Amino acid sequence: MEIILKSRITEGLRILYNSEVSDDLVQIHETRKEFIGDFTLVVFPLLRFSKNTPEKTGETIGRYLMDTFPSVTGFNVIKGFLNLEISPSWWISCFGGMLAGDDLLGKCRSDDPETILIEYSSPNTNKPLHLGHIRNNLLGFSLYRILSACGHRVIKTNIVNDRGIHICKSMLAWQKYGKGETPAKSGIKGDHLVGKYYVLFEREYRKQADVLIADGMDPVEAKNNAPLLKEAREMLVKWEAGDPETMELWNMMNSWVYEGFNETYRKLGVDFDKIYYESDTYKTGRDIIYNALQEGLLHENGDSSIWADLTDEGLDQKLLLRSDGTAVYMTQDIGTAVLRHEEFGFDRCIYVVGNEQNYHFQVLKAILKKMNYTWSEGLYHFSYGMVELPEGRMKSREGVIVDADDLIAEMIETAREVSLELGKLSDFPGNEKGEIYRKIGLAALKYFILKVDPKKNMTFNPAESIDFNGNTGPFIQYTYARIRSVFRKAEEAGITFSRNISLTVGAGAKEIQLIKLLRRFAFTVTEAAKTYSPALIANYCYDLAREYNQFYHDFTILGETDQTVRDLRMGLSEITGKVLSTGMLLLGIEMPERM
RNA sequence: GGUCCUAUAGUUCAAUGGAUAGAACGAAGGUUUCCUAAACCUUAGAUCCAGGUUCGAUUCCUGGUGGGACUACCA
Repeated sequence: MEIILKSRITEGLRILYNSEVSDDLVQIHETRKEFIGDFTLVVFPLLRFSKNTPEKTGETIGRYLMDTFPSVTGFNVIKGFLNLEISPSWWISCFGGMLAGDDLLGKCRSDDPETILIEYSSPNTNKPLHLGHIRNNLLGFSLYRILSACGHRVIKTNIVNDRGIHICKSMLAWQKYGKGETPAKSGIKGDHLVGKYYVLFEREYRKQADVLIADGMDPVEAKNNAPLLKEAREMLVKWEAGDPETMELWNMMNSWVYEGFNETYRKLGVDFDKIYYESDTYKTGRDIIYNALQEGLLHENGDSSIWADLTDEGLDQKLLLRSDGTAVYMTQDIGTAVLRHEEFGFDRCIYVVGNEQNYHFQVLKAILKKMNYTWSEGLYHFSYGMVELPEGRMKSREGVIVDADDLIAEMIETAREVSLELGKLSDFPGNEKGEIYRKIGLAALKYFILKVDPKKNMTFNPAESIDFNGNTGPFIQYTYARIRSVFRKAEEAGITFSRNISLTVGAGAKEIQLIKLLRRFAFTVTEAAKTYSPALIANYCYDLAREYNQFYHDFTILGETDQTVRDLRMGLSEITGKVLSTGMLLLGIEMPERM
């Protein structure tokens, strides 16, 4: 409609003022609620063509549209805004399309589908996942759903950071203090068990350093000379050399961790098409760097370390291989990127990684460009904000952390408590109830995180549990459950409805309002894909649920005696339910039939 | 020092450069013989500061101030 109006207006301006007006000056948007009308034309930009006051210009254009365009049934001009009223029958017929089974996301399909690789999660194998990872996983997975909905081929990947000194720390601590403890024996989830030894290492290591400092050693030196750290370094050397015993330990403990991670991923409802391991890709990175060095794209320092000079890009020198030939983080990321491009030939590669690594990705892109990989243009760092506690950042080394598994369990438990308190689902068998609590608890968590603009830091206060009322996931689920309930009741009563809504049905303002909002869904999804923002969809779903709840409260649906009106209201309920569940699915949130 | 991000009710979040800045939580009050009250309705409450561009700025630009991150031969 906006497009038609726009072309009509452009045409009108040609006739009325003999002026060719460029497209972007004809600004049309939906009329704000507090004014009468459906669409609004901003007339200010057109004054230079009309050479008249905003009021007169609006009047003239409004009159022209009334006379030439039957769908426009009225207009008013307020302070330079021309509000156009569109005939209800246009809205009804627009809604009729949705009811007839038009693909809700049809308008989102890209004309130019791309292959998009998306990396998210990226855990270290020395400790369990925490709230920061939850935000990462949810954003990554939701972007996957959104971009897929827009017709792209999207590949979900994970890169596991399974090598480095931090892994050796937990291995060493387990070797020293573990007494053969395993997940099976202790009943502790694998990733938590390994995490326990990581924390233990840090504690013992700090004790040793403190002793050295007490003996009069310089603090920096003491931290470097603590026996435990030396042992960990030796272990890393053994690992790099492929020492069988070390490798065996490494494999065993990693397998525990992966089992633990998989459980968390499953609970969270995310998955991957392809998992890369840093222990594989760093070697590729090293080879690539040696090649690039030979081609003269990189340079060697006096101590035989290898560097990229990025001063042309306004960046610094960046180390790529240490003087002893071992790899750094960047080395591995270069390898991974090249491997991925060889394997998938992506158009875009989206890295879902926190904003603390903005510089890293700027450098990564610059280095790949310097190495003449033209596809590096398609790399995009989806930089999201940190999740902070009221006291500040989470610190895993100090145990100031919100554990992912604990939080998920807590949310489900809270869902159960709230439900019991409200006396819901009392006639349900236990296992079905459990499934609903799970959906609700996860929805609360996921929505809480996804409704926030990704690039902003957000605060999580463990003391105040996540809400279940107001602008929340359960609120939207509740709206959906209500709709389902209406249809169950309709079935019981033998009420069916016709999807051929009469164009002359007596639709009220609230019904039209809902139609307008429903119509905006596809636009919102497109916008969310363009701006990489699941938050837009979350907030849209909330608006729609609120609008529907008002409607539901003020009007009867099944009790309506005028059948054409009842058809319309049932139709609105059906589409609202579909849009809500489709929208929430794009966020990775499931909807319960009852709650 | 340099680079990047950010600043909106008491709190947590919204607002393609458009009209009277929206919600939620919290506070105060109200709605249930009727399709699920996890709902609905009232009331009180906010754009960090100073300039600039514009018919119009929460939004764009410049400069301050506050918060965060990065600037490792850690990952």
